[in-house]
Amino acid sequence: MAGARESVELVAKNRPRQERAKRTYENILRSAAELLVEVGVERISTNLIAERAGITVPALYRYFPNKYSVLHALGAALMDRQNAVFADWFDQFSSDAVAEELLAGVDDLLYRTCEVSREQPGGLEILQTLRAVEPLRKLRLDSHERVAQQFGAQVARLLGWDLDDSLLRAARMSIEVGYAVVEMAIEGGAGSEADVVSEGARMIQLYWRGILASR
Amino acid sequence: MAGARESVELVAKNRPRQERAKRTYENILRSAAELLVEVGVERISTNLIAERAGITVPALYRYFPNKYSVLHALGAALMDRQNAVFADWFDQFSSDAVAEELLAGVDDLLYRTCEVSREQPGGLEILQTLRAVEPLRKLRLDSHERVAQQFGAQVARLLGWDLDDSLLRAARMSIEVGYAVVEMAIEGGAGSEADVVSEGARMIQLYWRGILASR
DNA sequence: TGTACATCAGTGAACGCGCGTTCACTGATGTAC
DNA sequence: TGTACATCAGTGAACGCGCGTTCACTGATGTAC
Repeated sequence: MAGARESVELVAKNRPRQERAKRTYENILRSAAELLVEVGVERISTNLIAERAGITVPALYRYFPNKYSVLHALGAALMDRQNAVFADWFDQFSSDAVAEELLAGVDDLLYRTCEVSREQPGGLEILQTLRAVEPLRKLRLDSHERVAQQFGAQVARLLGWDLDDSLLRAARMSIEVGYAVVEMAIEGGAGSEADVVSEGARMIQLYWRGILASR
Repeated sequence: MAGARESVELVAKNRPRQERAKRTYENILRSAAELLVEVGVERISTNLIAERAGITVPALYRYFPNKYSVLHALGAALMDRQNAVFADWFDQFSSDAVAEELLAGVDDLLYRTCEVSREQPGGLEILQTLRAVEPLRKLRLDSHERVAQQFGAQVARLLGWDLDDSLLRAARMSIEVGYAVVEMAIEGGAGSEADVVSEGARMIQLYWRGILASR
């Protein structure tokens, strides 16, 4: 029952204005990401983050009202970067592209998304924190929802389809499975990154071929 | 870097022997599951669990060396229940079943797995905790690995295929995506449970039809 | 170009609280006789 | 069937520590003149 928690303030407080402050702000985020890897969500604390960032705790509180807000900022930045990869990828197709061209590019899309998530220190840990920590769930779900709707609309326009419920469901499922495959690939438990990405891409391709065949 | 953490003892200590003790033990697990929902991984503590279970903290320490061990027991029980659903599902097919029969049952499999995970209080939170908390990751990955290998072997036997790398990869991907779809369905952010399950099942079916076509 | 000063950034010290963990202990259970 | 007693189960009290958060403050920055 999510409602049993009191709601948590997630937005940052003061924005950093001076140069020094911007460095401090970035320092806080970088330290938090490192600590997410080293000690985990269950042990990360404002005290640890401030110490790692080389500032005192009240300095952290100047920018963030609590530790969830730090994690939220970290998650939002990663979601933005992932979504930018998706937008760039889609934009490469010309307006007369056919479905098979897009399908051939799925592998590339998943790979690039892996890359951008791996480049962010603690990328995997951030993604899993967004799943596991209640006040942050909304961030990931809303982000995926937005990308899925945009994706559905783009497919409809490109291929001249109706933007109906079944297309929206397919778009949402593809986005969600795509990002799940990316996490799986980075986590590494199910085989090498390249293997997981190519097998995941194949699954998504076959899914859309099935949809194409039934139209 | 996971290696930066000291390793954590996860196995239970004393097994409960008397009747009263068994009740206490189950009480601890139930309380932990409830608290995982109410306060989350980042705030759950042995103090809270003991209080909720109506015992003092040292009584908890009689059975579990630390809070990770409680979460581990919770996770192991859920993995076992999920895997039992899978085994039961597969066993229903006679030894002369054809691929299409299995594919037609995927929807049912995912739905039953959802059910068993939803029945467990805090089921979703347990699954996401297994992803996000480093010392527990191995439990989930090993469990999925075992199911995938068993699944690959069963498919090979049933359909008379070679149990080669490509079959093993396909089996692993199916298991991993299957469980990811189940989490997605229970989480509810991507549509109704029935929608997500049926769309996820369709994806897995189309994936295997693709594999069948290429053999 | 120099500097006064308003605003921004960060500090030091303190608070009460809940955390994990351990100890020597009392009380409950169940079984051997 | 009754009970002595070994073993199992749970308690009460205590510990030092790190947690989140706030306060009144000093110091740094940058710009208006």
